[in-house]
Amino acid sequence: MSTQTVSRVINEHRSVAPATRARVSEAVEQLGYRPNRAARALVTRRSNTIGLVSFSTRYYGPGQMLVNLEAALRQRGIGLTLASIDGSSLAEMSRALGALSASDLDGIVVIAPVSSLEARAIERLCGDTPFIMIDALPAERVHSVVIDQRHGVDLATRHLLELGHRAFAEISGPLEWHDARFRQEAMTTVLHAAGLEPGPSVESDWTAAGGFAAARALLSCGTPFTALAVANDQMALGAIRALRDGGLRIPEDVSVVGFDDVPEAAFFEPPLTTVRQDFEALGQQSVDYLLALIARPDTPRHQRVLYPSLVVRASTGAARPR
Amino acid sequence: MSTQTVSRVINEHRSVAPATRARVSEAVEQLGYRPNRAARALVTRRSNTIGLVSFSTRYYGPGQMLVNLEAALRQRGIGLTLASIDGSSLAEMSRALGALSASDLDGIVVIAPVSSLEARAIERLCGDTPFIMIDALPAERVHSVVIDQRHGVDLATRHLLELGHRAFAEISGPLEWHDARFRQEAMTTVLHAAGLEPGPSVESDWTAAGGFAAARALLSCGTPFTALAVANDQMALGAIRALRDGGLRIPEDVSVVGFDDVPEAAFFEPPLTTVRQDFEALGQQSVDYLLALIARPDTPRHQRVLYPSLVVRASTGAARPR
DNA sequence: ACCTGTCGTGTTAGCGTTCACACTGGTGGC
DNA sequence: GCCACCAGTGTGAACGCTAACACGACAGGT
Repeated sequence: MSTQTVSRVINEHRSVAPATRARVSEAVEQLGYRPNRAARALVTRRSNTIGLVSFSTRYYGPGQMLVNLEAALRQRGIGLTLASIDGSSLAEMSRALGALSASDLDGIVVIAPVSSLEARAIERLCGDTPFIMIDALPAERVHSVVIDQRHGVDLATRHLLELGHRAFAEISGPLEWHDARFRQEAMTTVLHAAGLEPGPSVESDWTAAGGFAAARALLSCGTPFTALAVANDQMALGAIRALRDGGLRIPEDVSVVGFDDVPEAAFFEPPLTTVRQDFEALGQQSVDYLLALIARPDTPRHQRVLYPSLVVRASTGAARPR
Repeated sequence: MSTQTVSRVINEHRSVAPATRARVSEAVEQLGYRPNRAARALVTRRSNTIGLVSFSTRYYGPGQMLVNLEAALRQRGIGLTLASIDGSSLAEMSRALGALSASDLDGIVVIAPVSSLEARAIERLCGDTPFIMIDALPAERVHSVVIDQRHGVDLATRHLLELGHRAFAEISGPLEWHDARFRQEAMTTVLHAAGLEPGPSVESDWTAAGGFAAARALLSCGTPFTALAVANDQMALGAIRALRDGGLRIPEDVSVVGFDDVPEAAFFEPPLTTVRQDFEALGQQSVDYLLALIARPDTPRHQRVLYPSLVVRASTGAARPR
């Protein structure tokens, strides 16, 4: 019984006599034998593992991307090694990709919500390891899977317009994130199309505390508004708190719409109207794409786009007639 | 210039002439040479990577553990490969550990908040790879790092007692999780010590929706209460919503205390009094412990215990005199 | 009876790295 | 002037596995 026979049994090669297969399996079982992955990777040049460079997993969106990507990979028996990065600097990205690309991965996924990370540079860092980006700029011509932020903002803004709102305000995420920038730009576009000016906008930091501060800033700047679009649900929570502290009722005085649909959004006070992103589908699509790319590295670059949907709850209502 | 010399330069071995070192470094730079990790792991039997078996990363606690563990590892230049599991079954755990233990990791961290996962079985599955458990049962005699749930509940319950509350109710997490069970048992203990009976208790599922349903169940069961302890912040959010829908004011009619201190808790309506767990410290301590264990595998088994603290906000107040 | 094909198994080599050792030339002590 | 020592470098082997080929046995077609 040579090692080769054992190898064949383990890899489910066809030409092995059933009797031999059984004997080997039993021995494997009994000895608790585990194939050495490093040795296998060394010779096959395949590790059955992909790498993920992730950013700000503390936030809801990136965190969900991580979790759902892992789930999708697990379904297919593929391992995941993680390298998260701290700031948005290219140096950090370079460090993370360095750590990953040294470890013979079959592919790499980069979660890149920040515009300072140029796709071109990342591509170079990945060498010839197949890689895709999640949440990249649509303009970047790389393999990527994204959720169409504009469409989400379209839905939300139209919803507010239909309710009769004409005076808008906005709390955006850090504009260094293109998610944040898109949400902002998209709203401006829709409002212009409706013949309206976008109202005051304050940049914040995705957190409830940030949203609270931003809403206070909006109140104190004096420009009145009846509709407030907030770039994520946590900030919306903080904003609602600040508006109410300022004596405003939601939605009677101000309608608020969030973004993400965190599981708690339905239980906010009032329940939050928000834009739902399907992170599970994002994870699935990303793995699909990456595996296809690994199988055929010459796949032409394209972008898979997913569309968010609007969830209407109680934080938005008809604009008061003036 | 043999491969051995290159190897020495890369591993910063001492006996290499400065001139040679420079030449090699330059060549490495210019050729974009990357050492093959599999080959290195094969011969050194060290991968500089640890494995994490994680559970329910969708929830706040486990998710934070993952993120903070990764951060602590990153500081030390250690890689992380992830294998999360779906249910709480030992079969799933076995699959995950199988996937990990095949990949020559230096150590394994198991996040194990569920009692059906016996430490003994897990230990067997890890073979001789050093491993620690996070959030294990204190009774289990394994290498582990935990947060003392009882202490947190102690703080919260005492706080409510000091405010004059005598009629308690509770919404627990799934009792299969020992976190949930501890929080429940600890409260009972404290209340008994104060000469009180624990009031009605409803088991829920960690989500805001679950907390909402549980609070409705509490209201409809008819037993009055003025203090409600909820086993995490999300459920507390749902519960508050249900209590208010039932015409109760927080904290005038019912004081509510949560657990976790999610970043949003300060912006709930009303801001939530809750028990803060320091997940960052947990991550650091876990890595510390695991590295110590890898360095000296004969370290006697023990448990590192971290203590939570109470954050008092506006959801708790003095009990109304009857 | 021969060739041809297929199945089941063993043999050999090599993946890219490091370890243990061998070698060289110089430096210092006596 | 000899030996011991050390820094700096090279040489072979080995880590555990799989790809490629080789081999024997036995089947079916001619």
